[in-house]
Amino acid sequence: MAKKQTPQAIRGTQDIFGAEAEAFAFVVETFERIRKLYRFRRAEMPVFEKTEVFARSLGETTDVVSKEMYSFLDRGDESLTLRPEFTAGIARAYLTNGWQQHAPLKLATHGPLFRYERPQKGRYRQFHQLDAEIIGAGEPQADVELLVMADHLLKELGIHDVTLHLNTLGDGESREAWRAALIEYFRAVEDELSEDSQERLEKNPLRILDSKDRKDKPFLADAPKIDDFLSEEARDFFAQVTAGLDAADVKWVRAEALVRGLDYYRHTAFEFIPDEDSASAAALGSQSTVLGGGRYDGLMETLGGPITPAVGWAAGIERLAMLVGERAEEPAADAIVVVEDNSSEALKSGQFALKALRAEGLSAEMISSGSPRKRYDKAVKKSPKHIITFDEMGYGMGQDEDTDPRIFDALPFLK
RNA sequence: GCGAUCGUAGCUCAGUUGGUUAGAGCGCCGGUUUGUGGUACCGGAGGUCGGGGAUUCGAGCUCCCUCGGUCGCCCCA
Repeated sequence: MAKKQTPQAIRGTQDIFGAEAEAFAFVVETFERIRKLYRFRRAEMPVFEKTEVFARSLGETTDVVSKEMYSFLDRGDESLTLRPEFTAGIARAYLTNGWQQHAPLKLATHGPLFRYERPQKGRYRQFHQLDAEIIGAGEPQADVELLVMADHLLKELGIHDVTLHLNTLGDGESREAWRAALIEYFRAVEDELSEDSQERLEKNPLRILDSKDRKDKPFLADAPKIDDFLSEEARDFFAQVTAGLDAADVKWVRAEALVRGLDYYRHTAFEFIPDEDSASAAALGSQSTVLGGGRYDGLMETLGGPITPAVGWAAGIERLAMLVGERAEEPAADAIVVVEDNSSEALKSGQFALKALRAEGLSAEMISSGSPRKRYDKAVKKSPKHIITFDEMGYGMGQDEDTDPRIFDALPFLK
């Protein structure tokens, strides 16, 4: 008989535990708290959707759609996909549930996303994001509010060495004109570009701008600038966003080369990136973006909805948790109840004590295994604030003068 | 998808140029000691050395394949 093999976890998934799990929870709890301060409403969406929801809204040629989605046929032969991001599903929910009636609608959610990528530091196949969106608001103040909230969240998490990198992609027309100019510019020197960039030229020319390849660098400086293609309105819109940020005292830097990977973005695009050589930069490895998003005024139309302006962002919970660092697990127990043996009287007293302590709001747990001799040692190792023992007669033995008075409230017979 | 690197007990790791029953510390279990205390000592359980194949008289150590981890590229949160 061959030995039974224990199945392995799926590649790129993680089992989080202990201090790491506490950091994860801290990020989510902080987000929940902040989101209420800004009056974003909570939403829950399905983890999977029809494949077209993502294919249409993200753009067929994007990496996410073309090679990173977990898509499968269900038993009814329908192509479904595990969500690779939140926005498309939220847009679909907005359209199919008549949420237009609530517009402008401020929504917040968080949960798992799935992308078939090669795992590495800060990058997983099942990962988690926080997400905030404002749907049905076309004014720059919506962008500002979202950004201020993002900045606030990071501060509350204790992350101070991350800065907002901001850009505008202009409205649809500006973006198209710029894109065309970029293609023309880079096509002229196509042979001298890196292999990656030659490919990007076809699929996503904007991406060439933030190429790190040496071969591309010489051409970057003189590439067409979005600012030269911005319409009057687009320019004004961006000015209002930056003015709002300044008024709210959110630090930002202009990042002309910053573009977003997904097709639906217009106007504001941004990423919060660790400052160079900072502790956060080191903690994140090569994954630099911790929170990113932008305006996606064109998205609703791609899903057959009415023209609906919207802005949003998402932040990687794992990445934020890395910046937060390990969080101590719950502090030591208020009390540990040791039953000296498993006689019925000792156990009975022990259970009674546990219930009374917890009712008093004191954290407590029992130790009832191991040799009688070692039980106390086990309790000591957990370094609780108090240890209460019960012997085979069911008599409890209490503590010294420093004992928390609540212990005596719960267990008056301890004296 | 491409590249680098790693994979020995629950954890952290040793394992000499391939050679008899694979080791340590910590943890766990038990015993002794101590006795208002996380002491010390003794003992025990636990590894088909990620998986498969090849070379060899003989492989944890060599080669190939595969699966994972880690770190880059790409992309992204």
